[in-house]
Amino acid sequence: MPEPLSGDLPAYQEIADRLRARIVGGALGAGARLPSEQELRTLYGSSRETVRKALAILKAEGLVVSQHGRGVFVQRRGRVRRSAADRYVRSAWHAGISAGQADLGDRGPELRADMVRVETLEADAATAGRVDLPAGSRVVRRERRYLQGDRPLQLAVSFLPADIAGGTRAAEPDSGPGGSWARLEEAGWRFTVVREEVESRIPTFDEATLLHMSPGSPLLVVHRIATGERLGETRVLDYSAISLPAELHVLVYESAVR
Amino acid sequence: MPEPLSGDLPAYQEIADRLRARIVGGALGAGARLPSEQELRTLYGSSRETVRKALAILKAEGLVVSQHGRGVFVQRRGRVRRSAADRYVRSAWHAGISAGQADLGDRGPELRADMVRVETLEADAATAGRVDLPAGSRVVRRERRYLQGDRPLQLAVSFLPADIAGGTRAAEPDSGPGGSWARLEEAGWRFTVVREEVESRIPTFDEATLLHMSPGSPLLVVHRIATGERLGETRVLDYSAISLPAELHVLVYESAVR
DNA sequence: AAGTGGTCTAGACCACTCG
DNA sequence: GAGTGGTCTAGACCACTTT
Repeated sequence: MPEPLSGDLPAYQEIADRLRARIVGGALGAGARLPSEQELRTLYGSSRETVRKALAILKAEGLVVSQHGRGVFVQRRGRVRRSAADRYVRSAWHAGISAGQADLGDRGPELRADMVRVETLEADAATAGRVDLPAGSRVVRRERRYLQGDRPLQLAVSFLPADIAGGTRAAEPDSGPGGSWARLEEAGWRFTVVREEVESRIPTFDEATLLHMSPGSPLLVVHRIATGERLGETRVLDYSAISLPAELHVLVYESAVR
Repeated sequence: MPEPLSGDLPAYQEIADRLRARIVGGALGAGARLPSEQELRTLYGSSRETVRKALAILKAEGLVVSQHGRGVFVQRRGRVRRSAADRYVRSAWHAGISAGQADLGDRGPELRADMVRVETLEADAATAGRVDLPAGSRVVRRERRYLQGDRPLQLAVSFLPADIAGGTRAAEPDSGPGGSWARLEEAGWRFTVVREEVESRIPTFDEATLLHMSPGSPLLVVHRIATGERLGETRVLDYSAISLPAELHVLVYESAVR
């Protein structure tokens, strides 16, 4: 049963619109496989490149993702609200919930980390600047991926000054309950202010692979600089670069009017 | 002088990499025209579709934008830092700088608005919910575009409760020095808290056109809800949806650790 | 072996801009 | 009219997954 196109819009645009309607309308739910390119060709009477261009739009929107040799699949939809006000609550991470998860609320329990990798190295100039240290300073680098079920939710790379975190459990793969921030507070540091810098761009090949994203689908990147103090000394305690599939997140911030 | 490709990567990826290197290296500055598709074909010995696919990558990255019949042009680069802490300072907008510009600092003077459009209408359910009113409530809708030189920097659509803003200069195209927020404060309202919800997606056709973006290049969208009070009454005074080309902005927020 | 998506080619016609 | 990018076709070969 071929579906003729109206011709008011470019064919690839019309095909994308119709497929999108089937996805957001629920006819094609999360995990469902779209008709193959060959099937879409006969369905819409178009060439393969036209069909592929329609699919490219849906991929850029984050609605679908293709798997070589298997097909094109509908992605999970719906944005998770991540509120800074809920994230930086000392009592939460002292109760065993790390700062990276405290804002996830009820969804927290399903979240798990994998690919945890920790090392101590000399920071390049850009990274050292973020932690307010001279280039070449030693830092603890913590890298991990968070998944919800089998869907990757975020990548995070953190840098902590080695003179502060080195030798503590914050420099081990399992930083313990409440995460590395809880360990630093146990060592007498007190987190005071967190600055977050939000940008958006399309992912690198590696990021797209790790997050199960299409290459053209946008990413939210948060550069988080956490400052703390101990015995009158103020230091940057943590710089983290956090990468999130844009389709899955909304970041919430509150500011007082001064 | 053809430039042979190595073959380690897909041809379109290699071509994109080489063109990107010429742009970020400064050989092709902002406003410069790239070689035409025909010239790139002979330069790299590839077919037209391959060359176009390479250009599509650079478009999605926001590095270039194409103009039908004219060519492909390098976009202005560099992100503007927009800090919430600088934006919501009462003294700034009472000094004549509106909340939408107070964080732009020295760059403010060059900024100008165009396509200003103001109307009063009944809010749909979603918009009414944002301003904490029942569906169908009357609201003042302010729409405008901000440009820096000839480059559009942002789109903004604001909704203010008509029972508050109606009849004041906040409901006129030129809301006066300091913008509509200054007018509401003159009417006795005092802004207290601003919540911002940040998301990212690819633009609609209209958004891409108004912002001079490529269709696949990501957009940052800020939903801003400003709350205020007067005589003990607390109200949402302004809901704005602000659209920014991602390539041009980084949003900065600070949070206290509690 | 069959089916899927990924890459690439050669060619066509169209819409837009500029001299 | 010449040059540019936008759309579309038909066909080919490859890499990957599944049966």
